[in-house]
Amino acid sequence: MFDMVGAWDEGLDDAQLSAATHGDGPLVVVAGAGTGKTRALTARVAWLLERGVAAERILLLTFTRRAADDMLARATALIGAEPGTRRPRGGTFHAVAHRYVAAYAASLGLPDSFTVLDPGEAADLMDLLRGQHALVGTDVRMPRSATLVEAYSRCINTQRPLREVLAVDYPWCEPHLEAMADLFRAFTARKRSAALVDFDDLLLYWRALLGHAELGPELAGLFDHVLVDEYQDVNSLQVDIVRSLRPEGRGLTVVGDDAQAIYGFRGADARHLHEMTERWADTTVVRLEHNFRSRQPVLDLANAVRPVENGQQLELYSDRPPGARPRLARCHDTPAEARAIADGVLEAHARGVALRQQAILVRAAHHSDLVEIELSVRRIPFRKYGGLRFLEAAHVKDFVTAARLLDNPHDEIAWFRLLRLHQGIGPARARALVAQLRPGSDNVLAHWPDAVAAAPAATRTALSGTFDGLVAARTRSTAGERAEAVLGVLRPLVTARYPDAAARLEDLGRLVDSAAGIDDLRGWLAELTLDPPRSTGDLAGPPHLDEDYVVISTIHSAKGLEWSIVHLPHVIDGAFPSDMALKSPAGLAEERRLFYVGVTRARDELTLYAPLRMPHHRHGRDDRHSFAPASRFFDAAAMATLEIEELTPVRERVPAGPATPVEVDLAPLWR
DNA sequence: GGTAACTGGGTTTTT
DNA sequence: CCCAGTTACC
Repeated sequence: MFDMVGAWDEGLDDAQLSAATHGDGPLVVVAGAGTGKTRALTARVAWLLERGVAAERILLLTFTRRAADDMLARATALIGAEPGTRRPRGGTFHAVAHRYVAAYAASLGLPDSFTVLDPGEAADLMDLLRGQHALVGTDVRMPRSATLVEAYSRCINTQRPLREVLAVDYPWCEPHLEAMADLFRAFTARKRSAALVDFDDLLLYWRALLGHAELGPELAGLFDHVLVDEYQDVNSLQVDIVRSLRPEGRGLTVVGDDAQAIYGFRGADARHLHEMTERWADTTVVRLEHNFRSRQPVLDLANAVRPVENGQQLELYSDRPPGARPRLARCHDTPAEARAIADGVLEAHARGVALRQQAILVRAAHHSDLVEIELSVRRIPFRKYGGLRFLEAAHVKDFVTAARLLDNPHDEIAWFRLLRLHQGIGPARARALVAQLRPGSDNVLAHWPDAVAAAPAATRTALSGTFDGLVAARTRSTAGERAEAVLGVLRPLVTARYPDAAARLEDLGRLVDSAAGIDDLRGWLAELTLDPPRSTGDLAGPPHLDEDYVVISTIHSAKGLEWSIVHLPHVIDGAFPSDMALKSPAGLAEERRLFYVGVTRARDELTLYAPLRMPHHRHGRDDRHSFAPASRFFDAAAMATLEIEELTPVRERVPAGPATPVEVDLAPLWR
């Protein structure tokens, strides 16, 4: 038994307690926003450990690795296990899948040196292959490579045939059905031959391992308990995996809230949460409705906009002292909105609310553009999460690409990218050079001299430098040294390629620093791909305690988090809800759930902003927006929970012009 | 034939 | 700000 450090059940309410101490039968915890779901789950892990379940026989699947680490740390702290002792297993579906795929690579027919392809690289591969599949040309609208990857991924994640996916989600692509099917076949074949594994493959391979007659039961038998967080956001592939892990439902706990299902675009379906009770008749459902986070006026709005269509009725209530009603600020235009937000942040800061207790949550990353400018002008520090991520920056991709080649020289995409980085090498010559290297053959690097000889004279010095650098990098023993050597290869290329090379090299320097002390470069790269830094600041290590900054985040990335004060800009039809999503009732429903997630992040104060004009949308595209506060979110009952505030524009007063003309004379300069 | 430099049009959300 | 399409140079 363990020493009890603090009672794991301290402060739990009855519902949380019954979830934590539930026996072995299938358990569904329907947890409204802010109802202490993480606490309940953590307490359950602690309870299981206390009952003598071995730590390593518990598997915790969460949405982000951060959530898993957080929960594992809290659970082990609760039961007082010493650090370094056996810990529960856990991580995201993809990260855990990666572990199994790496462990059983040989059984899956993969070389140990396989590399994990991020969606951007998958798109590059699609581009490389599409030429052979009648998917190029300018006469009719062709799907972009990112769209191709999306459609492919949707087929995998929903396990629906391409024909159906195109009909429902990409009707304008239907004429290309045959070509796309061909392309997708070639895509999977090429991934196989080049030892490339994309995100979807990780899940497919894990499922295949679990489905194997002998290995499957053995893998499932490693665990007594499987706990899955955010179950409303799993797709059918993940459901298959969970069912293989717990075929009888014994020892299965899932936690979720169908009103917070916001990943439909990724193949997730909240119906999986409801189907638990249908699949296993002995499923226990525990509902958490007591909100520990927000004040009641915020919850009044949340309850008013909570979607009810699927029947999980749930009414959030709070014991906290009541506070101000959420405000709906109607602003003149988007610059006025940005000023109002900055005003609000400073005003709250003056009242003693730290910047880190304040967040600006947006539907789409670019919705905060003007706010970011306004904050910068007023010297209010901020950090942005979600949206364009660090790993998508061109120079970071260049680095990761080059580093991968050390382990997997058969990665054509990587060669293609690295070669094009050289002055004088474009797509055509890069393709020719890749052909010279013959990826897939025994010793790829041995073909390099031939390739260099075949390249234009002006490029040979640089190419040789890259070649020698890579060969030298391969001889380094530690991951840190290897990363350093890769940076050495890239430095001249990045310097020549990007006008702002200094800043980019600084980024890469930080990346290389974070690789110091790692012993496995390949694993580090895979982890970087699966769980990339969420903001550029993340690489600098844990922030200093005295560092204070406002958080700007997409609502998607803000899931599970909370702040004292939350600002929601652009709450107008067309922006939020996004006009991209309004084509279908399902799309609008998801926008509504997203709004619900945004609203319920606020502990104390919430302000929604409705700019009445969008001057920064160019020439006449304004008509896409109705400029009304998001009417589709607010019915009369919801409006009644709001304090409406009109922010009238303040016109700057300037004195009238003088009677005598004001002149500008440049003539002296030219004398 | 192939690359670089420029121009104009478009932009959801993420493991 | 990124991509595609165009044009001017090697």
